[in-house]
Amino acid sequence: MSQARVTSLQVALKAGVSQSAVSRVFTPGASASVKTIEKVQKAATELGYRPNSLARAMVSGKSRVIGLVVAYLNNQFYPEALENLSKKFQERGYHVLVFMASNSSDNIDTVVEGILDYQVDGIIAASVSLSPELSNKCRKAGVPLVLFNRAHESPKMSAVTSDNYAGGEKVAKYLVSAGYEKIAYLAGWEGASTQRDREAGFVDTLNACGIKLFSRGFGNFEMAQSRKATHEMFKNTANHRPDAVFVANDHMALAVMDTLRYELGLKIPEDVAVVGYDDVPAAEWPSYDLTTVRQCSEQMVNITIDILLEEIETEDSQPRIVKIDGPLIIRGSSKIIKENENAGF
Amino acid sequence: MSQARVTSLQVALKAGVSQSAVSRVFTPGASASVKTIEKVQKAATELGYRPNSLARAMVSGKSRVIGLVVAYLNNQFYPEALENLSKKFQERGYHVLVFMASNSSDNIDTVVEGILDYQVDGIIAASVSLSPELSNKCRKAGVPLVLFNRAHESPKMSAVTSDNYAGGEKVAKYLVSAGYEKIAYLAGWEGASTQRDREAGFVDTLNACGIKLFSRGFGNFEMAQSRKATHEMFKNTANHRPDAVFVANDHMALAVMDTLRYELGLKIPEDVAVVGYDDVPAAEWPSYDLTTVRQCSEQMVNITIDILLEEIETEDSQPRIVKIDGPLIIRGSSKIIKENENAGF
DNA sequence: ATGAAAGCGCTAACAA
DNA sequence: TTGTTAGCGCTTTCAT
Repeated sequence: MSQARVTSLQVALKAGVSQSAVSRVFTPGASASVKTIEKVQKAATELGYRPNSLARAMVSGKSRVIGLVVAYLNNQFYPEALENLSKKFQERGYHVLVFMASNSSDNIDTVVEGILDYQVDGIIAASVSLSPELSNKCRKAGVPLVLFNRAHESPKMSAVTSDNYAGGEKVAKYLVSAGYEKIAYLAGWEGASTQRDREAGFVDTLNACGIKLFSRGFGNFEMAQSRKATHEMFKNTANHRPDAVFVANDHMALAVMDTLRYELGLKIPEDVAVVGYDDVPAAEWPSYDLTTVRQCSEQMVNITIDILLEEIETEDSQPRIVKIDGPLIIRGSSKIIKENENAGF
Repeated sequence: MSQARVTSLQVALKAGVSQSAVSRVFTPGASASVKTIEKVQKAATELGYRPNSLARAMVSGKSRVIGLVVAYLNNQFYPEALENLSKKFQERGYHVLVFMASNSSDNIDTVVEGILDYQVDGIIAASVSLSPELSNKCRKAGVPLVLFNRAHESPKMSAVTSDNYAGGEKVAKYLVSAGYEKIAYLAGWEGASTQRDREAGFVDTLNACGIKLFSRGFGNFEMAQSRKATHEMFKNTANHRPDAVFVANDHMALAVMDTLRYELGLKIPEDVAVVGYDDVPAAEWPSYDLTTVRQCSEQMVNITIDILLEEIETEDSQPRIVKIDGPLIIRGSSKIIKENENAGF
């Protein structure tokens, strides 16, 4: 039943006008007389005509499609962001073409080249790191690119993140001032700027407080590895294990909490405090009640969209690097052990 | 720096062949001599040429884009499915254009019409119910449509679900045979076939066992509403409240468990057993350890893709309704109270 | 095997 | 305001 598609020409014939008249009626901001508009719309609805976006994109050079590269969909932070991105682009008349990426950079390069072939108007790279050649290619192709939740050395590319360094600082200050002394860090994938910045802000601040990191584990942003790392980190007796651990993101922190409680028999926060990063929905669930640094997902999304659309619509806009400050949300997975006047410095 | 795009004509000029020769080299299954292929590929890489997917789609009538309508991304079942869908379509040379939908059907109709404009080769509607007019429109446009995780009365449309009725049956049999007697049900959004079928299978089977549903709440597939409903359902003293509750999906069940434990002070499974549906990742997390019916997401995705691609590629394929059986995964949120020989019937 | 030529459905000058 | 015309970049007959 592959019915042939109704074209503007057929509408024109039926309405008794020219094909371009039909086009004008369906082109916002074009001029046509009321009479023409009426005739065309009548014919169009009768025939069930809708303009072909592809043809329109070909000739206008604007596809109104945004390519979105994304990974880590099992981390609740990303579905939420994806949902917001997609909804808000829809409101603005764009649609989102999704490309799943792993973190092997070959893969990503291939994937992004695939995107370019679709003549997307812009690209959002969420939680993936792009090779310099790749971002060059996008620039040469005239396709704006915004990094979401990843920073980049080069200031030639726009990027939106939370202020990860400041976030790490906040956690360190909080834990120190709350009286914790044997403070550990569980790292995420080391290729991620978010991981590096959070750790740097955290460790620098501990040091400034005269505290040395007690121990460091590696969870690679994955739950299974985080469980393993937690076992390793907490294998010693009470005096020789951390009394607090900052985990590079909530997704890992949830696994850490479960491991501590149900595999190691430790109490949170009595035996050990856990702090995460992101404030994903589950952080608030009573089972976890996780102290964490909030990444204001919606705000990050809004700014990302604004930047991208600006770069698409204005001729030579400068790349913008935006870091959004997020508050430390103190919940039940940590508590004040003793007031510590010496927290600031 | 909006560099002009490299076209096949430019490659042709540089390679000293005709434009159609270039096209053939980049068209799988077209014929060209080794010499031509070499010349063209050399020129193409030097120029950085890649075929324009849009132009190709226009003339060939195949865009290699699949439209995916999705809602409920906060329910872990869907990000997982989306990730699999997207990855597997990529492997097959397709890409996924995402459309977020709410459940207001106006919205969905608008959204799907928007998809059609992009000349997608097929549509997957995940967790949304389509109006008959809409599915008609797709058929008339010759765009195959497969429902994912939703069934439909009309057998004119392909649909892939788990066997929700059988799933409800399994839960009922299990709870009865485990010795529960005051058995409640917490419903999801009533417009969803999954909700209706799970409830029907559950209640029919309880009745067949001579047990009347103890009470029924309404959670609308949302956590906040599920919390409220849980309060209402468990407001009475021990003898007058359920000793087991089947929740229409895991997403709600997680909220139910947290509410029971942390707001109502009840123990699971000692005071009340909780059973969910889906087997989302969190169901397995030690904090929940939720007994649930597994929906084999990956299998559902594979079949969905197979069906859709078959409908795309073969002329007149018949719609297929597939129900995938999923096992009951028994975990710690339920236990055997007393052996009950009378479970079967 | 290859080139010439005809469109795919539309927008955007350009005339009128 | 409207119709005519020329493409957008490609695939696909059709000759050669």
